[in-house]
Amino acid sequence: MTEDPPLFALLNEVAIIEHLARNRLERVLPDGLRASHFVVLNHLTRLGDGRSLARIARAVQVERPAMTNTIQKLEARGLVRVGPHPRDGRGKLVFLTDAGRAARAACVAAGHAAIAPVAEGIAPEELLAALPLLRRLRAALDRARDAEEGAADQAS
Amino acid sequence: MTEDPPLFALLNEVAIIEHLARNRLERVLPDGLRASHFVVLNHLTRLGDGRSLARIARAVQVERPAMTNTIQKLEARGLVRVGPHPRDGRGKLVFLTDAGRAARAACVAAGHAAIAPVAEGIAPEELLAALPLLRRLRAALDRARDAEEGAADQAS
DNA sequence: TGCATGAAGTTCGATATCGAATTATCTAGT
DNA sequence: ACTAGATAATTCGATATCGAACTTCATGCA
Repeated sequence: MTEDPPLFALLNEVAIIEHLARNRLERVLPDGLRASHFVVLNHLTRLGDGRSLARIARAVQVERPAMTNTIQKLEARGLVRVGPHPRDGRGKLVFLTDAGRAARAACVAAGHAAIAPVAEGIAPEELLAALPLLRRLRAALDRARDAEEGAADQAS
Repeated sequence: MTEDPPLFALLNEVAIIEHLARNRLERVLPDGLRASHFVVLNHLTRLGDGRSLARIARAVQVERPAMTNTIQKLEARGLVRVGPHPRDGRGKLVFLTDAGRAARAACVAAGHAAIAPVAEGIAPEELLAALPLLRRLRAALDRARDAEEGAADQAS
């Protein structure tokens, strides 16, 4: 019954929406792919592949060990190819395979089919209208995190 | 470079905000409490205790085994007390202890102190303006889930 | 009354994530 | 050229979550 401050109320909705949407997405992803796998395929497709693990990890907001695991799973499925960094002996670069691009497209289609009907009664203009605020909030959280540790990478 | 549909773009921001906010919250919670623990304490404080595990689980969107685990951890810390259901021999009811209420208050204070400064440049009115849309989206996702399996509980 | 169906809570196995520590390599400063 | 500090990727241990299966108890119906 206590009234939450607006920021808490918004973050509460955000947390629930994220959970419901992720569960819904994962149930329709092909071949047991996880949302975290899809996020990486999507990132590489949209912003370009040939990136290092650490760079991808920063962009999609997971720790490096998680990205090591994710990339190994994607490589085992033949969705990405991993090669050495030409200039940095420590690094590895991740490239999409044709199968990876196809899988990403299949994920997008399946995800859209699963989630779009849910938002039937919500006009795209309303969603677009809410976007700038969310982007600002995300950017603010991002800056706050960077202020406490290393630098960031342009996400999405 | 591909333009996402508005719903996808919004869910993308939501996912990132949720992740950043949860990490940020967990780093300031007292005594190694997890966000999932705080969520339960918060739920019982706001909507009343004496609820069953299954009811809490539905409300906060986790599966029942996860709630069993969470409640056992909270009970071990002395933050909740678990008693038998008076009318249903299968059920258990969860009650907050004084320590649990105090811990919830401490979590709220710590969380607010950690997150509020981040949203410095964002007016509360803007957050309030975005809330109705998010609530509708959450409700739509909730209904879609319920349509596929059991019933729900009023969340938040 | 007796039985079938379903729900509550738990246990089990598998997986993902995190934080800390390790190894190899790069970069800067002397 | 050499050393000190930082960074890339990985390994390791711990924890949380999920889905499936199991046990116990309720409820509805014959």
